[in-house]
Amino acid sequence: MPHHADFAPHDHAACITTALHAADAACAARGAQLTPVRRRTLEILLESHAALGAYDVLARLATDGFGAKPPVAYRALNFLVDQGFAHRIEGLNAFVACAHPGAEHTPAFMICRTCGTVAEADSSPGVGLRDKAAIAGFQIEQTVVEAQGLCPDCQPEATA
Amino acid sequence: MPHHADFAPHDHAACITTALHAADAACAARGAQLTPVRRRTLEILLESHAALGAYDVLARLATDGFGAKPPVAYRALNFLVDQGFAHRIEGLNAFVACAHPGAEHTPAFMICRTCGTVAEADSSPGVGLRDKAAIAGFQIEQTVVEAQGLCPDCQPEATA
DNA sequence: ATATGTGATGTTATACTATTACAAGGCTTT
DNA sequence: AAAGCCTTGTAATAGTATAACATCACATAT
Repeated sequence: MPHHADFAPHDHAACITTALHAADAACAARGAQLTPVRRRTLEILLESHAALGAYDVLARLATDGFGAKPPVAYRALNFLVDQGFAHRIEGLNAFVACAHPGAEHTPAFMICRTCGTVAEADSSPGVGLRDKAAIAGFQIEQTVVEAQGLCPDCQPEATA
Repeated sequence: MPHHADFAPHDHAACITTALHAADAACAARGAQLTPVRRRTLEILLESHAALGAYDVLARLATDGFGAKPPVAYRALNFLVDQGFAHRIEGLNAFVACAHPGAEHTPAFMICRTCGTVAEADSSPGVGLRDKAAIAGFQIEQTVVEAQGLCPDCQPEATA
């Protein structure tokens, strides 16, 4: 059984189709176009709970008959990020499918340094930071929160 | 008057010499070597409150007579990060001098998207994330917290 | 039905970021 | 003097990302 965004086993096929339908619906509602490249790119991300680099995605797209040059992947990925169907993981220069599509959220990520699995948590913005920003007069527009560490599966192996 | 890590004016020359002395002391205490390239690299970072890319740093080092190939800059920068004298800003692929050298801390950054100035705040780890990690059994080793937005100086200009 | 505008796709070329591998020098320890 | 360690330097290459331009499909207006 594959593993879930919260490091728990789950029905992965169902989780993929659910996410794709959510994306279809959201695009229809917004007048955005979930074209074949874009839809396939989202599928590719959904098939893995690890973050994928743009060039990994590109290789798979090329196999499927889509364009094989970097902008093809970057454009599709940026579209998905803009629409909230995927997130960019800064610490890895990579992308993951969003685990809570549709919902307005400020995600936080837990990234396993061994297996590369990425889990998404809704993050209430750090208390310290919000206060400091207010004091400094800094206007926050977006925050990136990424934790690196060991997922439950990899902790035993790491101690060995 | 230049601006401070907290977006307030300050005596920048003093702030540089203080940081350099702190680094000297810390290295002496640990048996680490703050060699000329490394020291100059720290100075370069300290001269700017904006994050600098490795190649920006490299260009200045080359001007000063040091090596001009990428590893020269990356090695010095990684040394400074390892020693806690600088931080890497993931969202910019860039580096800033640490504003609280010596102190053990988990930094959070406020990054102005207009002027590039980076301010460092001590971040108590996000409440949401710490809880989620505990529930998921994820063992956090390191966290990255970076807020993008507008600093006080740039807010008026942005509305114009 | 034709012309025009818009958005998506694809390619070329290039820019930017980062690392591996190897050579050489300084310093300390034996 | 020899061996070991750390630091610097260079060469070569790998990995990530974007700008600029051509084309096509589709919708709308004339």
